Amino acid sequence: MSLKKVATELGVSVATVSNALSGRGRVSAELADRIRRYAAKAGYVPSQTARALKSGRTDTLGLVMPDLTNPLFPRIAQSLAIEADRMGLGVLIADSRGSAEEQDRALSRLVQRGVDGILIVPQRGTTPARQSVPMVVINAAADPANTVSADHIGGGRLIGAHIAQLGHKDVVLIGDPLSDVQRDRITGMTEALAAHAKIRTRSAPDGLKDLVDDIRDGATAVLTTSDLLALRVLAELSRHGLQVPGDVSLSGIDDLPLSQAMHPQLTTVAQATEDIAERAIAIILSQIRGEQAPLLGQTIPMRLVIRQSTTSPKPQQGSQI
Amino acid sequence: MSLKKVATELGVSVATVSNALSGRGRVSAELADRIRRYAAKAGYVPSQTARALKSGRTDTLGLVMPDLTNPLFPRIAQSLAIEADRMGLGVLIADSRGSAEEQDRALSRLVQRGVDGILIVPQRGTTPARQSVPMVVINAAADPANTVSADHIGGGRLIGAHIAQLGHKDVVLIGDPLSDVQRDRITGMTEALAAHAKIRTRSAPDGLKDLVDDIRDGATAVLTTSDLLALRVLAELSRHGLQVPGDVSLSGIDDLPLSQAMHPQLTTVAQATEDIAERAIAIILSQIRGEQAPLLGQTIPMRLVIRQSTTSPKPQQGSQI
DNA sequence: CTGTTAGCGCATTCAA
DNA sequence: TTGAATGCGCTAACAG
Repeated sequence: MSLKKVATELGVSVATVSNALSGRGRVSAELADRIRRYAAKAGYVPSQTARALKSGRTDTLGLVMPDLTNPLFPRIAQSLAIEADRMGLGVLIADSRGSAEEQDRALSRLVQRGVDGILIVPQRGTTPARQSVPMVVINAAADPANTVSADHIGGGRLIGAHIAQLGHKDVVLIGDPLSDVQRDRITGMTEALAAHAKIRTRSAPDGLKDLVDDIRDGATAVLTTSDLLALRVLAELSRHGLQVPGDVSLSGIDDLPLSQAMHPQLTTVAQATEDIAERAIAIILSQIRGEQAPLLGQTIPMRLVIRQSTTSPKPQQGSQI
Repeated sequence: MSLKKVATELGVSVATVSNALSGRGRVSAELADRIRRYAAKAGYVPSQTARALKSGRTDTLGLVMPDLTNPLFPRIAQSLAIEADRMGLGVLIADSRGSAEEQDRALSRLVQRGVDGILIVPQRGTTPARQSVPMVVINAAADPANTVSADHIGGGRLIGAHIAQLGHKDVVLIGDPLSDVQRDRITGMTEALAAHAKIRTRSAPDGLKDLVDDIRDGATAVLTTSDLLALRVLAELSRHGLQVPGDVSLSGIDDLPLSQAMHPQLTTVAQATEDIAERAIAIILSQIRGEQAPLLGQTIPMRLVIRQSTTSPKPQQGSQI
């Protein structure tokens, strides 16, 4: 059903139909009404394609993610898709499959498809190639290209402060230092704990095997940079007969579904993906409209979720009294 | 950079440029070559939008998922996105947010955006409204609308047979009976075990609390319909001091990352999402081209992944000898 | 208030 | 072998 068909069948001109339906041109109230009713009845749907050709905009955003398989990304994707939809935008996805080259290829494919802007969660340690359309980078403050993200440093501080407050004096931090996100989290933890505890930092996944020694050597808590890693740590500890939180406290970050399914339920930190999505879409929309400067480096607070895997350390054997 | 600009700057007609670049029309070899080189240098990119308007096709598929947050869907989405890309198609996503109404709304939004076809993983127990474009339903054999899916019944059989072979005689099956997928999995398990063991079926999540009683009553294995549920079961068992696999064997389905991270590593069943994606895209492409009948109900085999959570049952106290 | 026209970028027919 | 003209569906500028 095209505009023209509606026009001829109604005996009026296409322009009048267009005006009546868009409400922009001046059309007499009765005629406009008649047209609207007829169009609705006939099931007229404007062609986005034609509109896009005319306007130069497709009302579509591209979303590039490093690996749709990563357990955190679904939530971001979902929030982004919902918010984009609320703003009348479509979302075209692209998986950058673990390589920087594929990431750049994905970007240019999206541009060729005519997206109005691109949302990207970059590969670890890469800087995506600039494109001819506005781009919003969702990553971490440690990335100079970052546009908006959760406050991973603040999240690290939250969990660090929680552990400090519980009275732990010897703590292991474990995460992947190649990831901006995980590095920020470690940074925050370190800041919050520095004045209160001895800190040992281990790299995942290699450092996993050293954990048990660290604990035998006096560490009373293990803070990880992700829930999945925490589950892996828990496995390692159980294998050596160590109890959580009895012998060691343990924490994750992300608040994935598994953090509630495991035993003990995991103390973790959640990010407000809805807020991040909302902000990201707002920023890219204003860039598309050329309204305002990029507004770099925005950061959304995280939220501490205390469950059962963290407690105060057992009193030391040789302690006071 | 439009076709026309290339044409004028080169002093030839648009048609000639079009022909040279597409290779379809007859253009002299030298001229064609000159045009191709110039276009490449000038960074000419054909407008997908204009092409779509002309051809009536957008080379874009819509993908509707019930909840992007479900831990299984990322893999399907990823496989679908990669395969679609390989076929030169874009993928527009839509989240149906847990409601059948939102699902239908998502469908019509995609149609309005001009997608050539729709891939849908339907909400539990719903039948998506027919649309004016071809649709491929990815669900389970129990859904009469199903087009292509993993062989969930077969997957259930695999795990059931594995447990039977280990010698278990009293087994608990637990899953959500509202989901076609989970129901099929239970069906398969039941088929494989019926001749060998007493079967107790529990509904998740309510039945979780009955598991410990079942085990005290003699059950030696718990088969779940998903890895996440298995993790939850493991938590419940640990809480009551039951060891896996020492006291009870446990299995999941899906082969999520967490199945390797947990302790003990989970015996599970994996689905070949790449194959499903490939098949789904092939089917929808042929439907779009009007080439052949829908080919309903195709099913892709699953694969048993034996890890550490399943072993033979401990010899019964009062057994033979 | 309503209609006519032109053009977005491309592919396709028909003419030259 | 190449070029001119047409139209996909829509909107905006202008004419009536």
